[in-house]
Amino acid sequence: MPYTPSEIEAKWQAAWDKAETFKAVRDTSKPKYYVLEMFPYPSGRIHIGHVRNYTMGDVIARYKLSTGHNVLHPMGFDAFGMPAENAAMASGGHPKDWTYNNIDTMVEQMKPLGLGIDWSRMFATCDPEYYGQQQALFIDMLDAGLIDRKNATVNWDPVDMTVLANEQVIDGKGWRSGAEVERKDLTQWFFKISDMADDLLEALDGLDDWPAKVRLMQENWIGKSRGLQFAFSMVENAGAHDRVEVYTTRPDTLMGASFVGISPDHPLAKELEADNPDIAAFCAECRKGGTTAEALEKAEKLGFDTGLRVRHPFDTSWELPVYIANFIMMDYGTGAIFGCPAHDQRDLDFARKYDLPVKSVYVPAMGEDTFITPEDGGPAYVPSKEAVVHYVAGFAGAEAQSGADAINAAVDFCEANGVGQGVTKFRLRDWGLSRQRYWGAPIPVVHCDDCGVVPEKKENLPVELPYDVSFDIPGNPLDRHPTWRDVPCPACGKPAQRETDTMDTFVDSSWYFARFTAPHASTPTDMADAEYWMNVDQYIGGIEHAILHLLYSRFFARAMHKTGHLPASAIEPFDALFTQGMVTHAIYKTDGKDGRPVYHYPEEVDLRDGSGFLKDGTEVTIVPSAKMSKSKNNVVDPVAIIEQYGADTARWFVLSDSPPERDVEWTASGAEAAFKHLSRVHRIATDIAASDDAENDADEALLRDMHKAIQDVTSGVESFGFNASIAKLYGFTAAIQKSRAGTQAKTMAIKTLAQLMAPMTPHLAEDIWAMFGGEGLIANAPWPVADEAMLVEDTVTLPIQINGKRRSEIAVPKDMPKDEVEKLALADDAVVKALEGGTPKKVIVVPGRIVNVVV
RNA sequence: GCCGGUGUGGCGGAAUGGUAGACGCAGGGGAUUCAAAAUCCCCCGAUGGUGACAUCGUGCCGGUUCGAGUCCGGCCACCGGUACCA
Repeated sequence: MPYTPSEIEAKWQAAWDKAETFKAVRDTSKPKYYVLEMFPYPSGRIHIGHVRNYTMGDVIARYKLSTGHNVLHPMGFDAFGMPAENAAMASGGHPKDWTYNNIDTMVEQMKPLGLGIDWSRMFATCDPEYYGQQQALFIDMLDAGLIDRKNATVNWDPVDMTVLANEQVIDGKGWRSGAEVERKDLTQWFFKISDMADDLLEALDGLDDWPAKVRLMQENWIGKSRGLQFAFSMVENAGAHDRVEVYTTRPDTLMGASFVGISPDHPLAKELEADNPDIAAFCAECRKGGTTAEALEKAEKLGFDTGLRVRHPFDTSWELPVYIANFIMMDYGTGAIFGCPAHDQRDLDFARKYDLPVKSVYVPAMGEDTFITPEDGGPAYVPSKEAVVHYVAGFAGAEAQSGADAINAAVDFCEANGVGQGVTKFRLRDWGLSRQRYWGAPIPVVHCDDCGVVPEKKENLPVELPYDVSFDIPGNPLDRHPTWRDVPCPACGKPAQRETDTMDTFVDSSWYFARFTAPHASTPTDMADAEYWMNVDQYIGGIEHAILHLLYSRFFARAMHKTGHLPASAIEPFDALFTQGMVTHAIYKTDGKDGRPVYHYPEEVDLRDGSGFLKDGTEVTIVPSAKMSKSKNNVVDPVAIIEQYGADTARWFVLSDSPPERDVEWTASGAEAAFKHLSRVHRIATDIAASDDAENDADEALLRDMHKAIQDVTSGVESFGFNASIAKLYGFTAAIQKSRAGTQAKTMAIKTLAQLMAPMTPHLAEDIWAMFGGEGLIANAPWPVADEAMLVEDTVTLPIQINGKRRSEIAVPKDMPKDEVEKLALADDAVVKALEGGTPKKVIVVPGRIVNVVV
């Protein structure tokens, strides 16, 4: 009987559906387990990266089911966002139709993968039932004082008269108009996430099952710092300004101050701008270009001497110039700094450009021959804060001290002398959620001339998006939709206007995990369900979400607790986090006539000896391992793989080879190899089923291999070492195939193999299980347990090193005492030869591991 | 720019500070076959040597250690994020 995945897979998927194997129902008699993969954006078709991500989650879900857990493994769609509007602009359709069509297609493509998902819980964030509950949350959060309205800077396209996303700004220009982008202030809604900065930071310590790198990135993002806030008094006032308030994390370098810099958006700059056209021109120049930190930081450092002078706080005769500088951001600190060129490379570059003084505050504690001071043309001296340095221009603390100690001493000194206060600041800014776009959840408020901003009444939710909109003009169609926009004020009934901004799609994805616990509830969550199912025991997703999505979700869980939608135990919603890598594929390109590259699909390229050729013989340039991207024609469609080899092959392949946290390169030969292996397993099972061999002396060895495999595969699955588990399964398969054990032992081995493979290749596993009359579905069968007694080895082979290099080996009983091992090792031929009759300087015996003889 | 990560054969990768290259792919050789497909077995880091074996080898430079792919310091390259891509 050959291996025919198409038949096997349809059969067992029907069996799981019928038995409702993956339907999640509250059941307090079992421990619950909530496993969640970050839900997909409905881009159109599933992508091999989706297959990898959801297969990983499915392995966990199925494994937990077989270890006696009540498993929740849901799926949904993160369905609002720009691509739907872009598609509507490009091809004239409607974002809603485009999105729901894509969802239908993707569900249809996902189902054949045989994922153990409770599909009855599926929703899309663009469902009015979902975003209506999100609007209810918004209103509750507004009532609870968690939301604010204030100005924020956006990218403004002066030709299209529209706000642009950062992605739509290319080299400082609007992606459609090509016009130079300007920065513009708009009144926007904000979640007051910065109020929770300290808690979000402190609580990172408790997230033991999160990757350390993600915790570190969040810590740096929140950016808690202690510094000094103080004022430079101005030599001559500028309008109402008699001082410039600055914040510094390095008050110990105050004696190295060389200039004061203010942001072009600083109130003082704005005042100067009003009556100085040169300053106005400079500030206008600074406001060109996008708003991203990257664009701001990478831009050429520009400064403008305002002519204003301020006094140094320690010496009123010491005057410093005040510059407006484009690299100073208004939203961090006070929007003003003092520059210390000797100890900051950016300030040093600035000082050299504008011919400002450079003065070292500290030098290396030990004289370094190669040290060149910044005064003498060396680079800025920026040692770590922990390093002890020698202060040549210090004013507080010891002469030799670490930066950290010096900062504390400087803050204390300044406070005692009336120069400013020690202040703790955070880099984290409030979360601006307003978007000037159609395809998002409407912000449920109404603007009334008399009452001001009035939240919509909850009974009027959802505030549903109107369908009759068009995208032929740039901008937000809600702005020009009178019947939707013009509504009576919910408070006084007078004519008023709806807010036409919609919510950032990050809002949608910041609580979907909670909604999955009760997807059809008439409130955002159902407390009983939330209490039972939360937290997510294992969350799986891309490292690209390490900061924003995960931080916003942590904030939202806290906000939902404060507004009564989640229990206190769920304020950290993800107990364990795993960040998986991408699936990549080589790009094949040739040079087109206009000099632009032309990209070719993998199917069009013949690979020979590491080079690739088109059908007409043209050689293509191969760019290895690039992120799959539609525009590069290197997207591998999993549907074709499933049709050709079956879902189990696709699942097996995406789990093998690469560790899950790393990117995996898709190769056609890899998929074929996976298929061959699964065919082999099927054939071995068929052969065993047809055999009738008596018990014999090979049985024990096979059973030992079996218990070793149980142990290794289990530990691989538990630690996300799926590739390691698969390597062991290859080994165990080969052991079964080569063994001459009797049918009974082999049956036990193959049934165990099927169980160990079941989380990865569930259809094949069910088939083998049924072949041998296994009870019920393998999906529900209890996970095999390794017998410790069968794992013990009697003798071990120890490598012998001479001076750290492997020269020989000896076999010794497992428990042999160290001194006897040493005696045996010294008697070894290679050791005797190396010693040449002398005695070793040292012998290191690591029991069960290694012997090292130092001669 | 800043923050975080990664770097090991022809390729994907394995290796609690303890035999570098498990397992898989590609390649080479063989068995089976009239022949092929399928399947099975063996070899497979580099250099030198018939061989036993020797030397070198985990991005680069340096350090700690009896012993470093692994730990520390400094570089280089690539990847992710950088608050309106999702």
